[in-house]
Amino acid sequence: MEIRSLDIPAEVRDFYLSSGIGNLYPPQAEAISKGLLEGRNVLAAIPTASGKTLLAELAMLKSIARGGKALYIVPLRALASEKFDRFREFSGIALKEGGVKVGISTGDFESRDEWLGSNDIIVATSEKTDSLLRNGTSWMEDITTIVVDEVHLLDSANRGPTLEVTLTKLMKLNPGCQIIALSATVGNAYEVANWLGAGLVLSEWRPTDLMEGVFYGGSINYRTSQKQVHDASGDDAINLVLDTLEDGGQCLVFESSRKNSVGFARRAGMKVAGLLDKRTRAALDDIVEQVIEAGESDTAKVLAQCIRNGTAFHHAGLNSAHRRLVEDGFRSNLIKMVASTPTLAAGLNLPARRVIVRSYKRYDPNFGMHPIPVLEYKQMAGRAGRPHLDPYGEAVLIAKSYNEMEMLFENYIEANAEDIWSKLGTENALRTHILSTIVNGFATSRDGVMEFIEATFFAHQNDTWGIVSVVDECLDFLREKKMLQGETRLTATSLGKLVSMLYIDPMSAAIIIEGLDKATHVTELTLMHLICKTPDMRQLYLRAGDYELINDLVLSRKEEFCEVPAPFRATDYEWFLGEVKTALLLLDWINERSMDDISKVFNVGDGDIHAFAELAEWLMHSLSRLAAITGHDKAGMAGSIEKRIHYGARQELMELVGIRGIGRVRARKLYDSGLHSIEEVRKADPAVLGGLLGPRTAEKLLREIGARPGIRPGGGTDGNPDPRTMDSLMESEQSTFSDFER
DNA sequence: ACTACTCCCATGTAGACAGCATGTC
DNA sequence: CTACATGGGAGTAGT
Repeated sequence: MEIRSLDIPAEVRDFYLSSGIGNLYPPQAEAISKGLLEGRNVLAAIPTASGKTLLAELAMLKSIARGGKALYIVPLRALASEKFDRFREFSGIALKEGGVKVGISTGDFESRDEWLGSNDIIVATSEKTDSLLRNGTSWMEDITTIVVDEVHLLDSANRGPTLEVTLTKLMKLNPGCQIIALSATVGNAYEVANWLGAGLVLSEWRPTDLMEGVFYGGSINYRTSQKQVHDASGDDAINLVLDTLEDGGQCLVFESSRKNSVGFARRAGMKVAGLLDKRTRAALDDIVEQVIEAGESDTAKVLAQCIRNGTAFHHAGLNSAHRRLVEDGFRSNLIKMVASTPTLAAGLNLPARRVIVRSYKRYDPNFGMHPIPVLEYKQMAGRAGRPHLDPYGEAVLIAKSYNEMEMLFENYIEANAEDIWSKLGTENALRTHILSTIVNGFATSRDGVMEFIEATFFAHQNDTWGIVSVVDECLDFLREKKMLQGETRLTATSLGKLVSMLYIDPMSAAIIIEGLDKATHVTELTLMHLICKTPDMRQLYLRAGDYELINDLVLSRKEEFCEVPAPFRATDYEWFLGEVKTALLLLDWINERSMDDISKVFNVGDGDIHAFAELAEWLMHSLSRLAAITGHDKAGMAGSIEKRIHYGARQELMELVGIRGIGRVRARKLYDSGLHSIEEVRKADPAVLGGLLGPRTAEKLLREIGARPGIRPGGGTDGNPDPRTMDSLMESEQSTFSDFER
């Protein structure tokens, strides 16, 4: 089917023609025939890279041409910005004055454009969409097209219920709205399509061929053929990597743990290095430099070493700069192999000639090592083959025996992806969504709640009589915690409204309020531990040797905790110690312990530290608001800790850290040289600032606070610098030198 | 006496969304 | 209730 023949505005047609897209892929054509351009709902369950985005784009643009507005829901922030960047290319399409406008809304980023609702396309995560709905965003009712990306995430225990409830609310709010759902191929796609009232496009078609095989006995075995792999290293997986490189391709290796991904990248690097040409090596050295600049932790050093050899690892412990460097380095074909945890399995567009699944098992605390779902394998395998660049893609599993090979063929390569199941039916999921449903007036009674649930995917798959009792338990809980009131007619209290708005689990709110009630001797530790107790916080686990250390601390500061469980309840007590350990990490963060130290002591990556801080900031904000509304006097204290978590610094730096471009490290340098306030910095000798922070940063700093950047090239100073300033100047010089040595 | 290698056992285990108001090294 | 890859330390054979 040709773009020319489609019933779309000429501007849209020309946009695609001029970007070189003239024909539709078969699944896209099928979606058109199911009424995509006539406003019908469509569920496209097709592989990655088979053109899902184009489907969505056509429908959105057509709708916008008629004066509509589109909402594009994604599961990941990274995906949101990827789509946002893509849709911004529409600004040249003259469907209306000024072109098509795009906005983005995620928890950490909201587009500057006057107001989100003035955009034609809004990209948002599912949780942000839910949050926007909870806060009664007015333009939600103007939405005419909704795109749901990765709709199979309905199956996720954590996040599926949110997506499900959000979609249900949107459908109730906008009955006439067109829904385009995009999904991986799953067993029961028809069931989801049915729920959405959508036409189903089900296809395995890919623009690039995919060969799936199992490596065993020195060769890759496909069902009908075999490919010998030269044993150049003594390690099966490394041989597969080298084989791909010699063939001119790149490799993506999926590992089951961070440690394994780092280890494999390192080992493979020793062999890969020999295959690099001079130009590539030079370009890689450039990336290495940036890696070292972006963090001096041990992981940074190891990553730098790997990249020098043309390999890299990728997991959530990396900081965002490192992640981006790895992704970009791989995309530009400089990094030849990336060993990754499932971070890269779904979401980001990062294809490779060959995908190696080094382990199809993953640890689960309940089940030991457990085989991953077929759906997940298919997502990893689907990364193989770059459209238009590779002749084909290959996905390879590794077997240690003939039987295992047979098993892998049967259970993965030839298997169909699992069915997806709603996870809404648990008290955990219902508690929070029932509250928001009532807060927003989607339901005003117990019957109303049940009626709402009848419209969800859960009810589409199950009889709902089974969860009536669960609903009642939730309602009792919410009433008992004073978030709801009334018997037949249910209304939210101001507390309930606040909890829904803050987007925290009502259970978290209950724990925080109870803790505030009980606490007698309130310190930073008290509040920090309190937020670490909530189910919304992520926990650190106790490692061997932690017990004693943390137990000692608990005993010596017992009165600062709102409650210490009895040590003889071993599991409870260990869980409690885990919470305390998490609180200690956060305390180290706000007391300016170096990232490197925190990394080592708590055995976490830079990326984790930021993730913990981000969560804690949100929960501390919530604590502050909850304290205020329940009449506790700790709201102010929580508020200032919240700010300290944001910057990772002590109270005394709060003024300096407010300057753009100055964070915890630079502010500390300034403070320790006697510059305690913006005013003092403004009056300081520019040359001294230059010595402290480097001339360029100093100049930026002075511009930022509205002072004249008057640093002289020679670095001469007026008068005698205070000796303390001199010391720290020397120190900073030294650290600069040692940075260079490495 | 020192080194290279093997074996055994302790150890630790993926990812990532949300508030609010603007910008880390 | 369920596993397994990794790496460090101890022990051993070789020079």
